[in-house]
Amino acid sequence: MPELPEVEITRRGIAGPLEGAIVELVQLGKPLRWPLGVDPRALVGTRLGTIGRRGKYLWLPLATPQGGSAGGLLVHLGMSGSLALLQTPLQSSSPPGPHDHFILVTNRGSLRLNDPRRFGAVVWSPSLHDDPAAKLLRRLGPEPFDAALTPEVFHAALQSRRTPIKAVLLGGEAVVGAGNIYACEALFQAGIHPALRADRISRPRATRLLQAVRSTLGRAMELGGSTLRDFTDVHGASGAFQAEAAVYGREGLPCGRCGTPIRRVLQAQRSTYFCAICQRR
DNA sequence: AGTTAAACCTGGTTGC
DNA sequence: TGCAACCAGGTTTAAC
Repeated sequence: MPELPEVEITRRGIAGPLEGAIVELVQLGKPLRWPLGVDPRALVGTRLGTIGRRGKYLWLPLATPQGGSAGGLLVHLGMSGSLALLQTPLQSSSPPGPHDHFILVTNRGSLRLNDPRRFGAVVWSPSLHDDPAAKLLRRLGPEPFDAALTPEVFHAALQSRRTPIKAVLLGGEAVVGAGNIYACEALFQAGIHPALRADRISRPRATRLLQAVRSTLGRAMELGGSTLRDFTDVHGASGAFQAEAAVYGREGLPCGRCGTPIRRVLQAQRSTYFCAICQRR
């Protein structure tokens, strides 16, 4: 999926068109990871508020016609999900595809979640601070661009973990947002070996890694994210970051910095790509 | 408690 | 060409 850059690009794509839109119909396809948790008919007539993001989750708040809270929808794109925004009238829009599993029809266009693997989810919650949303967001660490996430705070979070730094980045407790692609890329940029225990990372190297996470995620957003197979923005456009990746998906190809072939190893059942020369323990 | 495996799914690619 | 094996952006849950 979609890691943080792809989710943020999706948020930006739907925010303008859909904020203030009124829900006219909710259609469900095959089951996603978790049930919606509300009768879809109960959402008809509600109005979308300011669309937010927390980690790799989107939050679509809903208001009653009277302006009171109607809860909201917590959306996750899983491994293969993407949202499409169709601003054509419902009658003339293309019929839902076999992988369109959640469709939100509004007076300003339709939002479709296309997710072949169905690891994604759309869950109604009374608020972000109540279950089920609170439970799902509980373990998330700081946002990568939060000013409160200082190098000191980040280093302290690494100090309490003995697992490989790659796994810590994927875990999202020290900082959210980096998935398999961007964790590999950030570690390369910081010159850190992915198998290095997190608690063995010095303060200067932690500072460098935090900077690398931020610049990698930022650059990915500039390029429209990464499109390996499924991901596109809400208009169907592919991302371009994957062409700029230094290590991800480049097993056997020469490192752009030293020429040594990039290696692929498995860590916690996930492929890790790295340069054994440029990335040190 | 802290880490690691299994599970959830479909589909594209690779290799015999 | 057919078919099996393997691989894929994530995260929860169960099991050592």
